[in-house]
Amino acid sequence: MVKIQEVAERAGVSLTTVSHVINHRDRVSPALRERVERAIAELGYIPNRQAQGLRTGRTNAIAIMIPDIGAPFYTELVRGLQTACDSEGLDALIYNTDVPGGHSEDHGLHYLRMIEKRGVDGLIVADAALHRIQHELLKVTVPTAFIGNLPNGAVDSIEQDGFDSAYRMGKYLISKGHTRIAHVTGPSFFNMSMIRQAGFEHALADAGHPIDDSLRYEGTFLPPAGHDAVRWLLERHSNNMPTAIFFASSRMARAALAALADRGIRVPGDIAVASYDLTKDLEDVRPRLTTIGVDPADLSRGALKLLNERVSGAYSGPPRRIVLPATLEVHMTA
Amino acid sequence: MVKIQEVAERAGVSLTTVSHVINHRDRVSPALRERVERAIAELGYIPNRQAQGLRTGRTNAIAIMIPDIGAPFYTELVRGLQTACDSEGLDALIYNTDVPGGHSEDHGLHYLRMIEKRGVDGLIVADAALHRIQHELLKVTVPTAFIGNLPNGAVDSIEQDGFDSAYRMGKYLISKGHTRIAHVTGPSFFNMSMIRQAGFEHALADAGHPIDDSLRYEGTFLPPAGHDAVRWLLERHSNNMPTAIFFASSRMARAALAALADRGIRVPGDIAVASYDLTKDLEDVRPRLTTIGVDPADLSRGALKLLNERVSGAYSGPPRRIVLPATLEVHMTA
DNA sequence: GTGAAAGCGCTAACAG
DNA sequence: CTGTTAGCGCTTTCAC
Repeated sequence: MVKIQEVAERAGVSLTTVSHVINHRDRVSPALRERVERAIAELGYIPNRQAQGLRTGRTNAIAIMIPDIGAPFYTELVRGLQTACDSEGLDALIYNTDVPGGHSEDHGLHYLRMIEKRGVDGLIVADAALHRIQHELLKVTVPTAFIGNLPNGAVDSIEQDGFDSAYRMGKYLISKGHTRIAHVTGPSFFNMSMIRQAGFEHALADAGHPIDDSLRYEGTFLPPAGHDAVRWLLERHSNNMPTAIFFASSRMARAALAALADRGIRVPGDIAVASYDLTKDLEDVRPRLTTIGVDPADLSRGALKLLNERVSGAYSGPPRRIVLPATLEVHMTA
Repeated sequence: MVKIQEVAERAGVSLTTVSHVINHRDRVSPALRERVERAIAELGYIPNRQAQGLRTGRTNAIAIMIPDIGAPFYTELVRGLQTACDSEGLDALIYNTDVPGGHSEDHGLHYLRMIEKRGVDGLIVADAALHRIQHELLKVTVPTAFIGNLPNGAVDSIEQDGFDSAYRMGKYLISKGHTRIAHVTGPSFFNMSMIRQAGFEHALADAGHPIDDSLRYEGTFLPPAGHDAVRWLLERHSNNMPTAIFFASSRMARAALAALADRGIRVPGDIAVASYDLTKDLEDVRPRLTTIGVDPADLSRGALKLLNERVSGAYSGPPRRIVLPATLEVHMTA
C-alpha cells in the first residue's frame, strides 16, 4: 500500500503539501501541485478511506433503506442511487427492511438504530421501508432524505405527485368511455394509497360519475393482491363486470394479468387494465400495460441531491419537499 | 460518540480489557467480562469501524460485482448476499458493471481496479460481470469467490451444473413427446452458454434425435433476444413449426412469451415453452413456465462461505470449485 | 505557500 | 489475566 509519505518523498515536498493538493487544491502553487499530482499518478496512490474517515469523522458512505429490492421500483431506485453514489466516491449501503421471514416494522426500526450507530454520512429512506414508523424520522440524527410522501415533514423528501397522476389516469379511462371502473388500491394504512385513491376518485367525481364503494378493493401493492383482486372481481361482480380495472401498483397489475389469463379473461377485450408505476420490467409484459408514474431514477437523483446539500452543509434550513409530475404511458390494455 | 475509554472507566478496567472483551472473549475472566459487557450495553457503545479498520488493516466490507441488478437472477443473488453479510457485520458494496450507457467490459475492468485499490476484505464476482476478461482474476490480489463457470480456475468458484440441468430439461421435453425442439442459447462467447447447449443437445442425441442446427438460435440471455427469437422462429420455421422451444434464460423466455402472445400464438397449445433459471419473478408469469435452475440464494451463501474461509485464513489451499445441482420445476408451458 | 506535530479511536505486542 | 504503550494513515491547526 502506497501512502501519502511516499508520494511526498517522490514529489520532494512535505506530506502536508500532498494532503493539501488532495483536499485544498487552491492552497498549493500550480507548479508544486502539478509535481505532486504526477507523483500520485505514478505511484497509483489512493488515500486510505479509513484513515481519512477516522480523521475527519466522515465515512463517505450513505445508507439506503428500502422495503424490498425485489420490487422493480426499488431495484431501479437502488440502481440509480448506486450509479450516482459511485460517481461521487460514496459507498452505498443497502438495507432491505423486509428481509425474508422478518417483520418489516421491527426491521425498519432495527436498521434505523443500527445505521445511526454505525455511522454513515447520510441516509435515504424509501417510503414503505419505514412503514408505520415514520415518526422515528423526527428524532433521527443523521442527515436524511425521504423518497415518498412524508406527512410529518420530518426530513427532506421527494415524491411522485400521486394525486395528480391518479387523477389523470382516471380522466384518461373516462375519455376511453369507461364509467364503471374497478379500483384496486394500496393498503389504507399507507399514505400514498389514500392520495392515489383520492386522485382517482376525484377524476370520476369531476366527470359526474358517482363513486361506487363496491368497486373498490383494498390491495397491498404486492403481487398476491393482484390475484386476490381478480378473485374478488369474479366473485363480486361476475354478473355485471366493470369495463376497466385500475391498479395502484404495477406489481398487482402484473399478477392480475396473470390471474386473468389463467381464467381465460381477455385484456382488453373483456376488461381494460391500467396501473400505476413506470418501471422497466413492464416493457416485457403482454399485453402491454397502460400506466402512469415517475421514473425511479429521477427520484434517486433528486433524493441524493437533497441529501448532499445537507451533508455538505450547503443547505441547512427547514425540510424541503419536492413533488415530481408523472408521465402517462398509453398501451394496449386500456 | 461513546468511545472505548469511557466504557473502560465505567467498568473500572483498563481500555485494553475492553478491547479484549470485544475481540478475544476468552482472554478475560468471566466476571470482568460480564462487567464490561454491561458497561457496553449501558453506554450503547459501538466500536468505531474506521478506527478498527485502520488499526487492523481490515475494512469489514466486501465488494460484489454483478452485470445487472435489474436481472432477477442477480437481484436475488444480491439480496442473499446482503442478508448474509448483514448477519456477519459486513458491508456489501454493489458494483453493476453494466451501468447504463457504458461498455461492460471496460466497466468490469475499471471496477476491478478500483475495488482492489479501494480496499475491501473480499470480492465476489458473478459470471458475466467480468465478461471476456476472466483472466484478470488470475492476478487479482483480493480474496475472491466467483459465482459461475470459471474455466481458468483462478479463484474459488461456485456454479450451477449447467450441463446436467440442460440435459435433464432435454430429457424431460423428450419424455413429453417433443422431438423437434427449437433451442435459444446464450451468447456463444459465454462459457455457460456452451455448457448448457452441450447438455441439452446431448439429451437429444442420447434419445436418438439428430441435432438440427437450423433449430438453434443464438441469443444473448437478455429480454430482446426473446423477441428476436420469436421473429426468427416465425420467419424460419412457420411452415414446419417445432413443437417446443427451450430458452437458455428465463428473461428471454419471458420476453418470448410476450412476443408469442402479441402474435396470437398459444402456449402450450401451439408451442411448448421451457427455460433455464429459477427465480421468484417467474411465479407471476402466465402461463407458468416450466424451468430448471438453482436458487440464487444457494449460490450466494456458498460463495460467501468460500470467501469467508479465505478471508479468515481458515482455508488457503488451491482454488476450490463447487457445483450445485439444479431443480426442475414443471408447470403448464411444457 | 509550506512544514512540523498532534491526534482521530482502536488493537496488539509486550511487560507485569 | 490485565495494563502500558506505540502506532495504523490521514488532516489540520499552527508556526514559519
